[in-house]
Amino acid sequence: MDDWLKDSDEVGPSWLTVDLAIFTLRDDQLMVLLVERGLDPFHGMPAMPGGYVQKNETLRDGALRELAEEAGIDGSRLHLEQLGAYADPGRDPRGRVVTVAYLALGPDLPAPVGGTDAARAFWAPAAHLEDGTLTLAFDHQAILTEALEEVRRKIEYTAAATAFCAETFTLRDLRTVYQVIWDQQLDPSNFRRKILNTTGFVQPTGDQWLPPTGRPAALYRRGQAWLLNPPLLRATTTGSRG
Amino acid sequence: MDDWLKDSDEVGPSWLTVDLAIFTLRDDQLMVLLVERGLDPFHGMPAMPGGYVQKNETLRDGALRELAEEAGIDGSRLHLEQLGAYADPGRDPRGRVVTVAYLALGPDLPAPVGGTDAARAFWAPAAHLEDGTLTLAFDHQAILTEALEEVRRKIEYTAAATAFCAETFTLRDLRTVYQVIWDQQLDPSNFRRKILNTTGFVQPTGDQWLPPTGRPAALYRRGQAWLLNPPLLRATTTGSRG
DNA sequence: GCAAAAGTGTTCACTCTACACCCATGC
DNA sequence: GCATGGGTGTAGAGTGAACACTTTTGC
Repeated sequence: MDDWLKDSDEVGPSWLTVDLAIFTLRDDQLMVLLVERGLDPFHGMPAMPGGYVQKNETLRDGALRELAEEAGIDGSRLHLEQLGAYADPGRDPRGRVVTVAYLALGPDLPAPVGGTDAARAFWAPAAHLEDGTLTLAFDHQAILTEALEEVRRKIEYTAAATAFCAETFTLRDLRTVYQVIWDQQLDPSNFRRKILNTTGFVQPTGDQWLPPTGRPAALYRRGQAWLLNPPLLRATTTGSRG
Repeated sequence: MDDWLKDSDEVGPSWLTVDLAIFTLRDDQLMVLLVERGLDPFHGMPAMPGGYVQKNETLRDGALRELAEEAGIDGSRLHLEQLGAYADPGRDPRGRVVTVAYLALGPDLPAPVGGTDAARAFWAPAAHLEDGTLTLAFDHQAILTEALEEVRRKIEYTAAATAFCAETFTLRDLRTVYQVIWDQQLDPSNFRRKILNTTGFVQPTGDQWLPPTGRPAALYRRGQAWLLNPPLLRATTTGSRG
């Protein structure tokens, strides 16, 4: 890290961007936010929201700013976490562009409204990332596919699923998050016990929610725990569990 | 990501480096590789091995090259994985330097020998990262502390522990890895069953290893599985498990 | 035989799953 | 009452921790 000044032929400057993998649940589907590119390269193609990091700005601050600018979303109430850096020499035709991908998870986020760049933003089903329906700019297809798998794994070991719920939520709401993301049904009674036996996962508010029909459901909010102990493992076809 | 050219006042170029968190087991201790800095800033202080990424080089290739240059280690046989990007504006007094940290795990690596920069390299006990014994350059203390916690978590959910073992190893060798990294004793018989019941974790070679005293032990090599299913959870004081 | 370490068996408690059952609400 | 969904109970299978026991080597 010492001598990058003396050998600028081989090293050279690079440009730093953040790109956002924003997931939410809408209509019982996992959705990802995309923007349509307005400039070359990849003009007109869908891409991850993102942009350059400014001087004197941390990566996280840059991600929060882009969240507001490109997606019209106030990031202060959603979960934001770094996924990784992507910097392959050929990934951007304009030169060495390093992008740091961030994962953002939020409750049923609004349809992006006009404003700055948000007019070009739209929600797409996350399933389309894996079935070949979508073709994205740069290496964004690969990044988002990794992000999607990370989400599926993350809700096993952490309380990340609560990030998809509103401030208060019923256990049914939380269960729906798991069912949609894992695409598998979960037994309501056993799910209930698992969650409540995992200390710090959720805490009861004391309030109730009245469904259109049926018994009222207790409301909860996120607990203080983030790492789940024990984790909430999804059923797998492979592996030694039934 | 479109318009970074037109607003160079606020954006500006950055410099891209990779830094390495290299862990190994030596004398039943988890050790981390450090180098003594030969230049300002932080002249004379210990730091992570690392350096700038060259043009037309992927991050991974840069990490492998620095592994050879700064640590004298052939990276082809050890586990290498990206940890994350660090780019806080103040982290390097010379300007915006983005570093991508890589985690490298290997079996009892040799003491670094003279060569290029490797003469300044040395192994330090990983425990010193957390007890205040060490003071490192830049934000390397924080990066390595995160890396250490990541190692402890990683061997729960993945077969990363095998990366600390040689090509072939006994179950005792593998158990020692867990015991050292988690700093807790594990029951040999139960450990044995857990490992062998986790399909694809290890596979028997058919050979044996003869200990100085005692019954010969079967030798194994890594299996094809990376994600463990079920995971191998360490005992925690908190949490709902006994 | 003795010591040491590998490897097996067994017990007991706890956890997980499936599913029956009861409870609280709107109509 | 009936339908609907929340919430509890329970039997049986499975898992995990503790530890006794057997096996294989060197001396």
